[in-house]
Amino acid sequence: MKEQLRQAIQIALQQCYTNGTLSSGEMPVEIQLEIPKNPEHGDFASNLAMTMAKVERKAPRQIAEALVAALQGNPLCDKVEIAGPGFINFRLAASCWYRVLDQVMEQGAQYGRSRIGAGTRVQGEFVSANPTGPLHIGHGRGAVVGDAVAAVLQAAGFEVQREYYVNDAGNQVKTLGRSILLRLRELQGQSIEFPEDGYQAGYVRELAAQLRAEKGELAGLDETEAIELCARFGVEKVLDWIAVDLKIFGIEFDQWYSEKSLYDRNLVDAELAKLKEKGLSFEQDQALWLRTTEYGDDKDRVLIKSDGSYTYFASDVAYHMEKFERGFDRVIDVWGADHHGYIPRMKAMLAGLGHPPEDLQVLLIQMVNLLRDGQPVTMGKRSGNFITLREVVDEVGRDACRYFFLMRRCDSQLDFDLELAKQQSSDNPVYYVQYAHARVCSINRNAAAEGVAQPKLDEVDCSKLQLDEELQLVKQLARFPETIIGAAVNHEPHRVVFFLQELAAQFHSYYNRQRVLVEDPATTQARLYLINSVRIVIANALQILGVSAPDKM
RNA sequence: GCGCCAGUAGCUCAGUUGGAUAGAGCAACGGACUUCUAAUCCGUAGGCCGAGGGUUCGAAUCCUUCCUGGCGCGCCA
Repeated sequence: MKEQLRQAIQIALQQCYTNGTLSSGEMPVEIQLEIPKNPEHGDFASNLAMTMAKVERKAPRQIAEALVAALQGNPLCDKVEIAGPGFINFRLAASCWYRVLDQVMEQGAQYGRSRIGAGTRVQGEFVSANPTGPLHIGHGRGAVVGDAVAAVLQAAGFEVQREYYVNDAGNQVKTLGRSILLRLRELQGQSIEFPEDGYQAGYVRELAAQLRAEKGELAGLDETEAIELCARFGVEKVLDWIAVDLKIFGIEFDQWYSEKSLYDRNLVDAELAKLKEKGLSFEQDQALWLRTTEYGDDKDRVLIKSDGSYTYFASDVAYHMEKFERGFDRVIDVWGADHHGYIPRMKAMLAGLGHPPEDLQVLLIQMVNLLRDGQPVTMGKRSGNFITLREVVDEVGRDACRYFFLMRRCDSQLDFDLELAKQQSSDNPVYYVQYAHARVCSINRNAAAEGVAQPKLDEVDCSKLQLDEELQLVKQLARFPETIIGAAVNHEPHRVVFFLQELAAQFHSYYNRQRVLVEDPATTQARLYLINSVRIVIANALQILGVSAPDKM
């Protein structure tokens, strides 16, 4: 709808230039159209006349008058007015608005999708938690946001790949192996001293027991071999847990990318060689450094330590170089906000290689403070006492949990009180939206029971929808496609949540005031047409968020 | 000390990328179920947009200086 109006304005501009009422001949880069807060200002408002004032060297109102004159008689517009310092307010004809319903019905599950991202390949990397323990609640937030950003991008036509980067090569993995081996020895009756920096949590004992059952007592292996075996076993099992937990949470990846495989294929050395070739790295104090200060970082960063081992940064560099070599136009990383200090060095690396730094966009997810009855729950894999994502999902429910994470912008912190989330479960916002969907389905069932047929596209008389609240609902439905686009390009899935909240509120209000199944068949048909459009849009939006749309509650 | 994020109603947060009179949800108070599901609706009340300065036709939004909270600043991951 917005786009149609934009085109009409463009034509009007052209007209003004040819008939001489406007002189500069310059087409504005962008015609801004906004939905005014005050409904008296029409359906759309544009500041075009004001932004053109400088180039045209005319008063805004004068420009506005010329444009309005050119728009006279356009069937799209019911009323075009000049207001304030030079705003142009457009009121669109109701008949135009009601065509939105036809679009929703025709496009069905496709309504809201667009092609603006067509041809752009995007990679989204998220979660990427170390495979040394189960996912906790903070991972959950990153997982849902990453998944929803990917979904919203796909809805806007981008080609998106979801990837989980498995850190299966570093020290943490070795520590896991050592921890499992110690617990195994413990099971075998040996007395052990468990180190401070080992993984203390109960699942390590579980892993040790499983290992014993599957692999035996590891007799005849020396320490290094045993740790290696334990580590590999542990990583494999933990990754299985993670994959299952994520699946239960509604998240699946296109690819699990192993850090170890970078080394196995010699990719790290190969990519580091390229950096050296370009003169971006240098040796100092027996270590290899990347000259990130050249591109805005405040320190140079070590790639290979003086003892010859690689830093995580080394494989991260290789990994990201390799991402672009795979042909992605844009890479999105979802990180915990505590890693924000890594952004400058990653961007510096890209800049050094001649990539615009904007090709890598890092989405920082602020911390989740997990509370129980207002008391903070201590987190940390090593300390042992932590609540897993799985426990939270089992306790709160998948839909509520996902919705909760998506309700706020990801760069503000989030208090997640388990007791509160459970208590609120009956008036949790997610149910509010789902209930709207279920209500439409319920009306459909009643209609069917009374033998009322569902409306057909060409047979509906939308002029039966005379109420203002009906028009408002249609306008909200019309905003769905642009909401998706905004959420996609800004990586802000919470916009979809707020859109849904608003739509559901309008629907519930309408439902309480008006009856859908009424005496007059034509009105009934028109209203069924309207509410089923609402149902479709709610379902489409929830689908993008990974939340179910129940027919019955 | 330096950097990143946040600061909007009692609480939790939106605010269409600089637009017209700052909005929702909880919580509070008052109403609505012989009517398609009351997991709902209607109404009332609630504000120095952290503070000061600047940019312009116009600022919650941009620049700047402070204040407060969180997180970072390793040849850790």
